Amino acid sequence: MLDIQLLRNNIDAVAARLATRGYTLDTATFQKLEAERKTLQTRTQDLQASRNSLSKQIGLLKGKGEDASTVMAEVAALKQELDSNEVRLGELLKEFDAFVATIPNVPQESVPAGNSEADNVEIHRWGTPRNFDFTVKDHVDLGEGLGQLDFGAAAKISGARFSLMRGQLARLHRAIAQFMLDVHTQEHGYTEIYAPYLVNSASMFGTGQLPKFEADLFKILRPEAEPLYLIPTAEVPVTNIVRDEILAGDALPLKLVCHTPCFRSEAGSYGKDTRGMIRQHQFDKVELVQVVAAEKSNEAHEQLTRHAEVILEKLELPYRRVVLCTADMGFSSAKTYDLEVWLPGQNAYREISSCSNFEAFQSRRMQARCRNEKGKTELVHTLNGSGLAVGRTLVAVMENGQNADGSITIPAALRSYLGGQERISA
RNA sequence: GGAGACGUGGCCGAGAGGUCGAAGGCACUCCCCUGCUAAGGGAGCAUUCGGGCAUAAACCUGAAUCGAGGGUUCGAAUCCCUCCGUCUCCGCCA
Repeated sequence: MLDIQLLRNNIDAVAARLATRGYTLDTATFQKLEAERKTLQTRTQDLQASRNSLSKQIGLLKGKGEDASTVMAEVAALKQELDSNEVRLGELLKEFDAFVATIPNVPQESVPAGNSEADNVEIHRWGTPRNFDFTVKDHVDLGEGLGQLDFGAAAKISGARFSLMRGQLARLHRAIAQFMLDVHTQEHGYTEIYAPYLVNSASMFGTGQLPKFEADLFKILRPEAEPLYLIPTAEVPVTNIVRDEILAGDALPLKLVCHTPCFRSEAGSYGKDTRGMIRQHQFDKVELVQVVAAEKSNEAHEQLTRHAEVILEKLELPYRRVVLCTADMGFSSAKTYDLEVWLPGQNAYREISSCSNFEAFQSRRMQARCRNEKGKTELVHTLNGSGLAVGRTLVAVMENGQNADGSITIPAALRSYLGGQERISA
């Protein structure tokens, strides 16, 4: 959510920057709502003040055993206008909130302007894609060839866009997650979190998935209780730890890491990445979350992105870092780096991590604050990034480590998690 | 799942229709006194938002908030309803 003061004072500047991400801010509607709010709110608060002081007088008079009927008649005269104003103000503020809640974050100045993902800008590359002296397979052919990846069984059990692994491949998948957690907790200073996979709508609102992106979520309806949502990323439960909290200044930065399955209904993605486990309804991810003081968030963003890159380097997976252009950024983000890993099976770099600085966009929704040196509250800044997507890392390990006979050489960094095993074979 | 109790500021805790945004205590901040490891006195100390106000801070002023949302009332922390959560006992369970 954007700062309402910013909208009131600089709406044209905000609109211009939002336009670079392809969002048209309806300034006319805003101005109209704002004008009505201002007069209505001032008037309503004046009436409330009158009512409060008159009611106090009634109390005083009655306390002294005197007649209060004149004052009560005065209050009654206010009542009708006050009631209708309160109702209208409530509706208006609701309308106002709904309007503001669907405005995306403002991109930072350093974000390149663009119209599509084609305008994302590469920052750097690491590693060199391997030259194969045989015809490469993608992870589907490799996994099914090993008899350890079974999309047919998953489709029977659940439907399309699910996967099932067996044996060594399932173990490798688990090892990858363990490895990531260990690196982030032991080398990068993160605290490991275990969190709920089902969350309430307030949490989804806090990180920005609701109200705009409900169609992308799996929702659990319960007849006698609030609906719950399956988390699309650990970002949601982990970031919401600080919702409605006022943190002591020395509690920051919070650096948290959490491994969870992620559930996405992927509405609108039909026809894209239908083959294999690139785009699934359920996948595992190790997520990095940082909660920092406002002035530290850009530094933290570089650091967090670097933490994700280290995983790829330890796994010897060639990748590149791109900064997303204005048009390709997520709703809540002020700046996003994507890490794209080289996939020989697709002969392309594919997204494996997305690291974003949300500035105060999420914390304003969540009312997540800290105390500054003066003891005043201020909104924290939140960041997160995949460190990394486990399923896609498995895909990358398989495709980059494949051998002519269909076996897969395991990166050295993972072998200790697999009892020293160096290769996966049928 | 059944029965009961409860939810008040950073923490503990009083408050049971009216002068309550809320006694008292702890913690914290500042000042004074005293002086040497501990104590005394005074003051301050919730959040969000509106207006003054054209920007930021400060200040003044108003509104809202006592788990959340509705209701009754001139007036609700207090009464009623729904929901959420916590605790105790029983049942069930990994």
